[in-house]
Amino acid sequence: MTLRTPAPDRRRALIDATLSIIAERGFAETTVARICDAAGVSRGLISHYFAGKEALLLEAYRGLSQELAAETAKAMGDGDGDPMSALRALVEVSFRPPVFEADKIAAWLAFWSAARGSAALNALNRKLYRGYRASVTRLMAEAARSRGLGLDAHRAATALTALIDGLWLEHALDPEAFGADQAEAVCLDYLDRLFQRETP
Amino acid sequence: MTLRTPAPDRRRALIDATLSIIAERGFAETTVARICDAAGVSRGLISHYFAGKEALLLEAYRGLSQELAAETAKAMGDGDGDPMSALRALVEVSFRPPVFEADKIAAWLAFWSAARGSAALNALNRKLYRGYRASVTRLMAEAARSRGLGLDAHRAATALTALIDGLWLEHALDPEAFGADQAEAVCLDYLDRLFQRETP
DNA sequence: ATATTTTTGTTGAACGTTCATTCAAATTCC
DNA sequence: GGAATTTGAATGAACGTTCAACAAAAATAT
Repeated sequence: MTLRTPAPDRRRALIDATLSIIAERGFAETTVARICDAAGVSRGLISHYFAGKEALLLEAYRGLSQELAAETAKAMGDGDGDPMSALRALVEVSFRPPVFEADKIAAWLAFWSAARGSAALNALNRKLYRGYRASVTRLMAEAARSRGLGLDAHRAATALTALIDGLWLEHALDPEAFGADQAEAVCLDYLDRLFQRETP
Repeated sequence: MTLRTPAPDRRRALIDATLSIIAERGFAETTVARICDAAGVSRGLISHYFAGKEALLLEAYRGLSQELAAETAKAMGDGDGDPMSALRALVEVSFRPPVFEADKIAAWLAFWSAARGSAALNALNRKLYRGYRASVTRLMAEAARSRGLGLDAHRAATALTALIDGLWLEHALDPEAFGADQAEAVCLDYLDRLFQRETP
């Protein structure tokens, strides 16, 4: 019956602080000192919980992508089982909180760029995207079949994922260019065009 | 009639070397020492031609975007004046050399990420993208009008530019996921869907 | 033409700063 | 008491910038 103040989870605090700093100041200014200050922890502690700074960054990326995966799975499971509804849910999750928040999109952008320099980040990123694209491809194929449409599902999945990432990217670089609602409308419009009757 | 060996253009050499290093090693590993070595020049010279490292990076980004603008303008001018042809030409330029080369796409990705941390890069980036999107919007509106189609030109332009950037991004992170030809096909397919008869 | 000064271009070592990592010591918890 | 956790100062490497000195070229003078 141990009733004590729970031990502070320094590991989680360091990961959260890392994501905050990356979002606020970018990768270049994400230093060990700043992370530890934000986590309320001494500088040396980072080496006690992680092999080094790069290992912490990798864990942070893993955490960010796991949250996206969880939110996506939840939204797609809430639907009525129709693959077209699942695709719409995917788009809506992508442009609404808690996934679509300025800090998180900024972190994604930072990780994308860093993934080109770190073999570990790159490998993780490829694995995540291939899984993501494969499940979107499956939904596209099912949605087309249930409507009796011919459709290049792989091409359509490539388009939708690129469209989402491109809108994230451009919104991160200039939030005043268009809003989250417009980005969502762009994607839903694309889905509508995909699943219209093709030859009337 | 001065016939002399032309003075080596150190300025241009430094800019070119900067783009090379950024493409090869990413922003984080783009150091003054590496740039100067690649340019075959001493470390001190950078301060003689530029206010500092950041000014050189800004010039490099300007150079990269000017090349893209020039290639785009050329390809779109080669057409028959039909706005739909111009849009197709824009897509083709975007996914073929000399614009679509591994090094250059990698540099774009690095600059996108860096633009969030540098006010000067960010301002330049916004200016470029707004001009780019505005001209695509104009083409979309003209193409729709000449076909008697109703079309949200602004939305369609947002979609096409995001689609191109998203495909660039995902190709940079995993070149094996899809090829340049498939990326081009994705965009052309989108244009076809936009300009099909809407209500038969 | 040749010599001398002035300007321009270039070097590389030195400097001060910032960074990630390390580790012996201090603290907290069971 | 002993094991796990946390500290913070020390360390050395890497970075961008600076600047006195050197070299080459151009301009001017002889």
